[in-house]
Amino acid sequence: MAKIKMPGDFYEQTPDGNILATEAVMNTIRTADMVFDSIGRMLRPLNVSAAGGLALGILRDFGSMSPSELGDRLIVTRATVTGLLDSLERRGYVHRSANPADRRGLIIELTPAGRAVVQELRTIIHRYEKDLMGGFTDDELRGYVERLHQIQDALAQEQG
Amino acid sequence: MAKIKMPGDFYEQTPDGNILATEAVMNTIRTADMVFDSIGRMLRPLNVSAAGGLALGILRDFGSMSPSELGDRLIVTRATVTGLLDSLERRGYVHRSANPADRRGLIIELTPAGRAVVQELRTIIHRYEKDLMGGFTDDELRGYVERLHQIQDALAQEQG
DNA sequence: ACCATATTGTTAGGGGCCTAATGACCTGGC
DNA sequence: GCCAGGTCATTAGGCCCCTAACAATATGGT
Repeated sequence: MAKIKMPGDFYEQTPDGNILATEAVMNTIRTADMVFDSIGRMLRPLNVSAAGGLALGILRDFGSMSPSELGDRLIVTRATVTGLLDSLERRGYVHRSANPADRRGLIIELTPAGRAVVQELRTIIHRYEKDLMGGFTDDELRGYVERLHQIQDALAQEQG
Repeated sequence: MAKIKMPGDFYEQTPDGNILATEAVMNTIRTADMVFDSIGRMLRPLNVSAAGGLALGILRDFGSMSPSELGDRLIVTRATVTGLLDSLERRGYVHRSANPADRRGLIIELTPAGRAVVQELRTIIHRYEKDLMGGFTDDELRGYVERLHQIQDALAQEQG
């Protein structure tokens, strides 16, 4: 995520502000940041970042693809993918090769080591997710996810 | 936030995973990221980043303080504050001076330009927040914020 | 007084994200 | 066939965040 830590005590409201809206926005970012950091700590022993793990997972599920397509799936620019691949390739989790069908392009493949990391990582993440959300009923989770979708829709609308 | 863009189609579940929990975690991060980016775009004309704006707001509301205290309020390390201040000082929004009471320390002050930016910024942000959350009733917002707090509590517990 | 211990801000190094610019390469329309 | 206008991946430069290590300075206990 484009990151920032949202402080607990936010700054004073302007008279026309809506406290509830402000709190919703602020806590949305703050919560996500905490979750993200926590996942990062959890993945540390595996020698992958959250971003790297996500990329490896996509490569496992969808097969080899170009950096461009990977960027589309990660919702990230091609420039970011270049850096991410540099890092993953250095760790031996991924391999860049030429695309015979298009001399501009590359094909990114998971190495056996990369494939192994995805397995470990998923086990860890899924247990983490279950633990974190364990205090909610399915209905509560469904309601929560729906709110998030509504916010995403509002965002997509006011400026795609 | 430590950021990553969560892709819409997440990777395949492991058999023992809980789809709802995974979706909740994934959408939490994804939504926050979208919101954060959207705020960043909105603040661009003001020549401040979201992090910078937050820092300026804190300085306005709590008065001059040390980089350490600012870091505590922003929930960020001192090292991060150093960089943030470099950036804000370059823009003329903030001023570093020596702390007469402690020769190790500094005191960070808002400049008049910095103070002006805070005003504009808040007007923009509060309107944005109202617009974004305009589709929800107060009760819905309260429920949503409560969920977020519950997740934060769960996070704080399992590893402060 | 004196010294171990803690704190302050900075630097160095590692990621992740973005925009803008670049050269190599496709493609479609003429 | 040719060339304008896309697209591919990369680099350069910016911002934000983190950990680790540093010198300078405080502080508290003996």
